[in-house]
Amino acid sequence: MTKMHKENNLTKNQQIVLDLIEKSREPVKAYSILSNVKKKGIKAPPQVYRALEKLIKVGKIHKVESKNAFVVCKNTNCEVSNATAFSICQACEKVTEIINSKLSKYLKSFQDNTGMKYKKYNLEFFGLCQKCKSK
Amino acid sequence: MTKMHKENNLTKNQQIVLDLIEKSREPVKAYSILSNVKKKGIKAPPQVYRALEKLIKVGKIHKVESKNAFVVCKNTNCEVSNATAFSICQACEKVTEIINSKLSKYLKSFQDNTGMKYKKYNLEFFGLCQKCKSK
DNA sequence: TAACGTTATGTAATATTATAACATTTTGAA
DNA sequence: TTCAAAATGTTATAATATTACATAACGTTA
Repeated sequence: MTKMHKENNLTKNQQIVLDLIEKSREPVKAYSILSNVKKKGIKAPPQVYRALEKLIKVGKIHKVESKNAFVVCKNTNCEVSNATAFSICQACEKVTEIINSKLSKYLKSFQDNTGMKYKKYNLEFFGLCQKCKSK
Repeated sequence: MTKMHKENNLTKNQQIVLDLIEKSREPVKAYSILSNVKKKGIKAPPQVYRALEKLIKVGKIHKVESKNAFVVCKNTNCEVSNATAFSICQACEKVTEIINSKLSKYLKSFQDNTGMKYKKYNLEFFGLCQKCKSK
């Protein structure tokens, strides 16, 4: 009965988890996802974590590492999430994905002195958002 | 009997935890620290986490977010750790702090279109190190 | 130095995040 | 239509981190 669904290649559980993250205006934590999809039949952590893993792999969502939370990818047509940057307010905790081609070009082509070639990066900026700054 | 110790301003527990992280050639996890400092009298997680928190605050160590692990700061005279960059090998998991003034200048002065002013960033690059690349 | 607020400590309990292990089902392609 | 790969369901447990509260040490400064 497991069927591929709406957005190509996603299975039932993956779609349920993605729908929930998409609805949220803030990063969502795994156990918050779990408790919110219980009614949809997802009952245990591994089901959530597996869906998250797949969604990350196909670039539909990102993990905000400093918060152990998940957000949808805001890059149009993001297929592989190998270059992520976030802006995080230290006061209200608002998280926004930074879409900036100069920044991504700079980082994608970054070479350190070890000659290591990077396939992926994750950048998190912290500061005060406009709202919180003016308080 | 709590005494300030060796490196200025560090207390006994903080110094014990720092010593352990410094001895390690790889990022160390909190519970690994805990089990290795039991003989020194540190018995419970909060003692470790408090020391870590303080050491991060004063810039002696950094947390590698994607690994939930801690490393000493390699920046000479790092006093405040508000700008960190790491190179992480996806195969052998080796983590190296990137010290690159061009990169840090670029990121410190980065402005996105929201006008948000950043106080801090953390960047993690992933790829294959020289050793693993040539395997 | 006595008194006081701040910082650090010790300790037990618990909360939160994530994975292991294994049986079963679904899927898509040969 | 069978077969391997992927996804699922389920139980249990591992790993990471914090709360809460009592006590002790520290460093002012009155």
